[in-house]
Order: sequence, then structure tokens, then C-alpha cells
Amino acid sequence: MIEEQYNFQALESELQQSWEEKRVFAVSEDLSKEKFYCLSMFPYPSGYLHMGHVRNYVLSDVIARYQRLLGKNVLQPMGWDAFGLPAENAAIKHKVAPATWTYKNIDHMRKQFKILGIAYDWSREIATCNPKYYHWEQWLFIKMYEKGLIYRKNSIVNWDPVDQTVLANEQVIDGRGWRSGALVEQKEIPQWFIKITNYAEELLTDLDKLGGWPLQVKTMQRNWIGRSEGTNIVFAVNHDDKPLKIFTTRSDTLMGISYLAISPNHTLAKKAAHNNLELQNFIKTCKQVKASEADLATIEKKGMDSGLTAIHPISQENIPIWIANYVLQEYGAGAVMAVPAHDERDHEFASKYQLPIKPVVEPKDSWDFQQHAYTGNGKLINSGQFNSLDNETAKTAITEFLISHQCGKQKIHYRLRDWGISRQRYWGTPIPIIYCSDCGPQTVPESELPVILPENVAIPETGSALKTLPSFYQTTCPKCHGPATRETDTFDTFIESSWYYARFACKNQDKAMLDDRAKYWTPVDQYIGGIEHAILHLLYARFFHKILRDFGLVNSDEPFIRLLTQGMVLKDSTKMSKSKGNTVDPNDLIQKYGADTIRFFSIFAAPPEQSLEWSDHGVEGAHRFLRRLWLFAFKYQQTLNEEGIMQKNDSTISIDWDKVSPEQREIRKEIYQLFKQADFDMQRLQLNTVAAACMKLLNVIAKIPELKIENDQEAEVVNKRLLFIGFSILLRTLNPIAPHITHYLWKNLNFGPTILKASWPKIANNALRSDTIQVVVQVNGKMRQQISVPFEASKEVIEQTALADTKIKTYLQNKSIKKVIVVPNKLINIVVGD
RNA sequence: GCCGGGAUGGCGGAACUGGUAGACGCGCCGGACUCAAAAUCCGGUGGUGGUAACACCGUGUCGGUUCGAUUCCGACUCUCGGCACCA
Repeated sequence: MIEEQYNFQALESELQQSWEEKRVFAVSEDLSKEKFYCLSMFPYPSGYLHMGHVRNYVLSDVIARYQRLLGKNVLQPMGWDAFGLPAENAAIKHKVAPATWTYKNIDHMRKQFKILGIAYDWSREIATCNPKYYHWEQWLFIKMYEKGLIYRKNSIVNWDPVDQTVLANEQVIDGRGWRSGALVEQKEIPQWFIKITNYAEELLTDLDKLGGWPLQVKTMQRNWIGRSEGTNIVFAVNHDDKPLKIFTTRSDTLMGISYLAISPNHTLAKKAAHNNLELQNFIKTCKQVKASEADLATIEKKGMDSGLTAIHPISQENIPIWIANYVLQEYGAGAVMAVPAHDERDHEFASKYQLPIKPVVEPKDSWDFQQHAYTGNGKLINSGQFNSLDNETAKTAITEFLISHQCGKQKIHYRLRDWGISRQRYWGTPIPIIYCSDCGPQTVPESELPVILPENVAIPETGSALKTLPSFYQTTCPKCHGPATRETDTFDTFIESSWYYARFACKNQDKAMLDDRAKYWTPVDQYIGGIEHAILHLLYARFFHKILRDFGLVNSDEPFIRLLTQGMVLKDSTKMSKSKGNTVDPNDLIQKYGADTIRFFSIFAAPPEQSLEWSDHGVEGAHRFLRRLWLFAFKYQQTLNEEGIMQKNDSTISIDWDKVSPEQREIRKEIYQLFKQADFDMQRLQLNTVAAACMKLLNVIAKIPELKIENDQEAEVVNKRLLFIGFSILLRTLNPIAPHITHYLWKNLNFGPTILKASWPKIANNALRSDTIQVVVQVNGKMRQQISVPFEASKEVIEQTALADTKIKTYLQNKSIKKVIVVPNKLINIVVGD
């Protein structure tokens, strides 16, 4: 019995409770069914759920529930990306331990999640700050170390000289530390790296296997990896025994070099500045800038002659070596050759410092080299023996010359750099390394894992907390058993999120990182998350998957088969944020309208990949629709129930749809047409139009009781059947989006025991048949009339019918027909002239 | 600066492979119900002109390809995401 009142609160909480008690979404490996692993990027437990989360997880749930209706064995887990900077900030601000703060946040957010009614298998919940989780990434680190994939080198960090702390890029505002306000300095410290560049080629070529990924994401990754073919060139440096190495893709312009530019962090820069106060000051100024590429690329280009010179490998001339603030130490070897005539950036720099601009490639038309660099192709000039060669040929010729003189070689270079994984922070996974003054760095023995992060810790405002804990860092060397110290740096938190998807398959496995269950569930069939992760997270996870594969832990090359990158949730056209005061609390909305309404609005308001503009009015519209659905069910529950019981008892009368009234046939056609479109849109994940189709379906079904039946019993049976079919299709199509209301109505209208065991509707092709079809008539490309012609009418018939149309005739008066284009079943365009 | 997106009525958006621009919803206007309001229901709703039939204009800007362009190509403007230590 359905009440008139749509009491969503009681209905939703009762259902959620029963789903949880019956563990209906807990799954295990089942070889008799096709598996479907649906995963959305796990959240950082910031403390409260925001609309961006809601959108992400609802999108994922719609896909998961749809796949379930298709009969698949669906896994949808949830966990917490629990390590990270905000916990330490909160710890300082509120004087609580990061662990306490984090676990409290997790508890709160889990509750918030549950009232959204998402079909999670909560038994697989993971928090990455749990030693049972990070144990295995420490283990993997050791395995990678043993395999030679880990090394240590110096690299640059943002240093706050007042707080004596390393700052994240986001903690540097206008070149100053966010708390102290001190000018940051670039500082070199030793850090651990993973050789992701060993996998650069595979990460690049395997992008071609990712047919289910958005093209834009693949393009971004391709450009990020940045494979380029070129030449490594070695320049001998005057009065120095160490040569300068550079990489260039323009070896053809070698004779046009004006200077070599090195990074202020280059060892040669230090040597040059040794007895030169002016250079020392210059280098110091260069280092007073945030160590991010975006900042380096936008600062004013500055340089200073180092006084050192290098020898040109062909002409043997001396070339000045400049120290330039725009050269990245991390990229290539921290040095570049500068050809102002043929490179925009070099041109700008040379113009500023009056360095020579020497053209070596001849443009086809006249060119003012003082104004612009010429980056196109042409024949070589001013290049001695290489003159008149076309510049592409010259690349090979010059490179071959360099090879034969032992000062160059062909090289494939990647923009991608090795992954620096050390963080000078407390709230992260301890790096399992022990430093022994006699034996050097040693990995922690496997039997001593995990290296547990002490949790009950006060976070100092300056420096790293682990450095203040002798009980943590004092230890013995695993090799010589003498006194030794532990590494106090922790892992980059991208490590945790690079393999969690696999751990969900076997989170209770405490003897190994992964087991065969991971081979069953991975790769993830559908991954959903924000576009902001298009490069870093997704590239690191792809890399880790290949590492796991090489250790035999998974048996696929790529972790995520299909990827959906959802857009942001905006309000008043800007990102929702606390500081702007334009946030919307999901809990308040669920209280007021119910989870189904919020879910429906999130899906309906925008296509998944685009940003979603929040609208309170729109939410009310979504709620209105669900209430209309409810009231319709309330009103016709008796009819629907009767039909349902007859269907169950197999006692229905069969209907010859060719004999029903044209209106009834039309309604049936509309229902299946709408479902066909919804089915197609669901497959291509255009979920907003699926939601729209549900609204249209209700509009169509609502017309059925209005159809005249005039005491005709047969017509009444047909109406009843139409109502039943239509409503049954609607409930199942809507179920992934609004699972509570559809679940309740399905059961109480006698459609079946539970919609969770129902199957996705099927299209009745005979309903879509049509004898005649509307064809658009255009004159000179403008729509002028619609005509009705037989289905699949020939071009001639369409043309004749169109030309015979009285309205069309008026457009053709006193004109001559130049051309007629006919698209069968669709359109005819008559091109006329005077 | 570099890489990758986006721009369609008053608003969110639709238009599948180049073929009726504006589906569906919101808002607004008018009507029904009501003492009244809310809720609900019915009708209308891109702009300009016209009593109307209808005509012209219209998918960020400028240009191109085509019988036909929101869709393809070129240039530009604004805007969003990323740039390796926010996650």
C-alpha cells in the first residue's frame, strides 16, 4: 500500500539500514559472472563532505548500479586517502594529533556517505594511514630498491629560513612563506627518487591501449612525458676539466649558438661564483623564487655572464656561458644551448643582453632577425661545410659529425623526470631506510616491517616532528648492528593513491601486498574522478601498476580501462569554497529533500565531464519530479498491482500491438524510443540526458489514463498493459539515479521482490516500427516544411512529394532549381537560383 | 609562459556520424483551484518587426570549407584545469 505522502526520510533511512544489514553490496569473486570494478577516486578526509564529492560518488554509483542491472558482479569500494598536509596544519591550529584529527574526520564523513545511499561494499574500507596498509608500500619500496629502481640525489625544495621548514608550493605565496612571511629560498637537499623514466616509453606507448580514456587526458599525458628525438652535445669548458652537456632537438642550428645558458643551481655556476661576489649575489636572487615551473616560466628572464667560456665543437670558437634564471636544473642537465635567431626564448634573452643573433637557417621570405626568431624550415647558411643543406638533413649531418668527433650522440629525451618521493613531513608513510655511518643507507629488513609512524605526537610549528623523536629514529644498522638512525622523511602521498585500487580487492590479506583476488578484480573497469588528476595521480598509478605487474602481483598492463573525468561543482560561476562563503552542505539538502533528490539533481544538471552550476531552484525541480512520480504511483497503484499479479501468475492476455488504436501504438513507440535513447546515453555515460529521459517517460506515461477507451474492454486491457510496461521501464531506468524511491515503488507495486535483482529493460524493436516518416524540406538550406512519406521512401518519391507541396511551391515560384539533395528518412534540400 | 578543456535563450543544459537550433528542467508571464496565500494543475515563453499568416536575425568574435556548420578548418577574445611538495 502506497501512502499519498512521499515520506522520503523514513523511506530512505529504512532502506539504507536494510541494505546494510543484509550486506547486499558486499561481493566476492564469482567466476560464473562477468566482473565489473567501479571505482571513484577516494577522498582526502578533510572533515566534511562537499558537493564535489557528492557528484563524484553519485556518478560512480549510477554506473555501478546500472552495471548491476546488466547482471554483472559489481565491486564498488570506498576508502580514505588519509595522509597529507592538512592534518599537520590542523594539528598546529587545534593542538590535536594528526591521527586523532584524521580518524575523527573519517568517522564523520563515513556517516555522511551512508545517507547518500551509495552501493558500497564497506567491508573493504581502507584508510591509508593504517600500518596494515602502508606496510606494503614500504615493502614495495624495498623490492624496488633491490631492483635498482630507487636512488638518492640532491634536489631543490622551498625553504622557509624563519620557520626552518620545507614548504609545499601552495604554502609559498608571492615568493614568501605563508606563515612566517619570509622570502623563501631554493635549497638543495638529498632526496629519494623512483626511476619512473625507465618506464617512460611504455607509459607513452600504452596510452594507445586506453580506448576508454578521454582524448584530452591522453594528450596531456603524452605531452607531459614529452618524448623528443635529438642530440646530446658535449662542450669542453675552458679552464675546467668537466665538460658541459646539453640536449637539443635543433642540432641543425649548432652554428648559430651565441651562448650557453646554465641554471643558477648548476655546479659550474657555483664554481664561477666562487671568487665573484656579484655572481654570488645574482645566484642568490635567482634562488629567491618558488621552485615551480609555472613561476619560473613567468618571471622576468634574467642572466649574467659567468665569465667562463666553452669551446664550440665545430668552429672551435669560444662561447660565453651565461647563468640564466629560466633554465631548470631538474630538466635535462640544467644547461641549454642558445640560438637566438631560431628560438623565441633565446631571442628575448639575447635582445635584452645584446648578445649576437646569428641566422643559420634561411627563411623563404625576407625576415627581420632583430625582431623575431625564425623557427621554420629552410636551407642552412653561415654554417661552413653544412651550408645549403636543408635543415632537416643538416640535423643528421651535424649529429654525425659530432659523433665522429666524440662530442655528441643521438638521444631520445623525455620531459618526464624521475619521481622524487621524499617529503620532510610527519604525517606520511615512513621511508624504510636506516642510515649507518659505516655501512651507508640500508633498507629495513622485511621482517621488521612495517616501520610504524608514532601517532601520539605533538606537531612542532617548525621542522619535522619525526626529527624530534629519538625513540623513532634511534635504531641499529641491520648490517653491522652498530648504532644507526632512521630516515625521518616520509613518502609523497601520491604513493598511497597509486595502488589502493588493487588493495581493495584483498584488504584483509596480511601476509602479502596483494593476492590472486587482485588479479580477479583488476584492472578497474570504470574509474571516475576530477580532471585535476589528469596527469600526476593517473600517471603515477599507471606507473605503479606496471611495477606491480613486473613483480607478478597483477596481470594487466594498465590499471584503469575506462576513465571518466568529472567537472567541478560551481556556485555563482566560481568554485565553492569556505572563504567565498558559497558552500552548500549536502547534509542540509538531504534533510530537506532526501538523497534521491540530490542524486537526481547532480546527474541531471550537467553532463558528467562539464562543470556543474549549483541551483537551489533546480534541486526543487528534481524534488518535484520525484514527488510527481510518487503521486502517479499512488494514484494508479491498484491498476499496476492487478497487472503485476497477473504477470506474476502468467495469466495475462497477449496483445496484438498491430491491432491497438493508433494513439496507443504511438505511446508504446514513444516509450521505447525514449528508453532506446536512455539506454544509448547510459552506455556512453551521458547521464544527464538519461535523467531527462526519465522525466520525459513520466510525461508520456501520464498521457495513458487520458486515452479514450469508451467502455471498450480490450482497449482498457491495452491501457493497463501500457501503464505497466511504461512504469516498469521508468523505474528500472531511474533506479541507478534514484535508488530509494524506485526500490520502494518496485516492491510495493508488485513488479518483483526487489529491484536489486531486476534486469535492465530490453527494447521491443517492433514497437519502434513506423509506416510513415516525417521528412524535413529545406529550400536553400532553410527549413520550410515537413512532409510525410512512407518509411524508407526512395529519393524520387521524397523529391516528388516535396515539389508537389503547396507551401514549397510558393518558394519555388519564378526560381530555377539548381540542385536537389535528399537524405533518405531525414531531409531534402532544394537549392534554387533566379 | 607552456600543455589541455570550455563558451548555445533570463538560467542549467539538448541536438548521436555535417542535416528541423533551444529537448528536459528552472525562472518568468497568463489562467484554474482558494476568502487569501502556498502547494498543485493547465497554457505560453530565443530576439526583432507584424493584429495575424509570416519574415528577418540568432550557438563567444572574425574569416574559410559545404547544397547545408553549434558540429569541420584557420586566427582571436574571455574563462577554467594542470605545470612535478594541495589532494
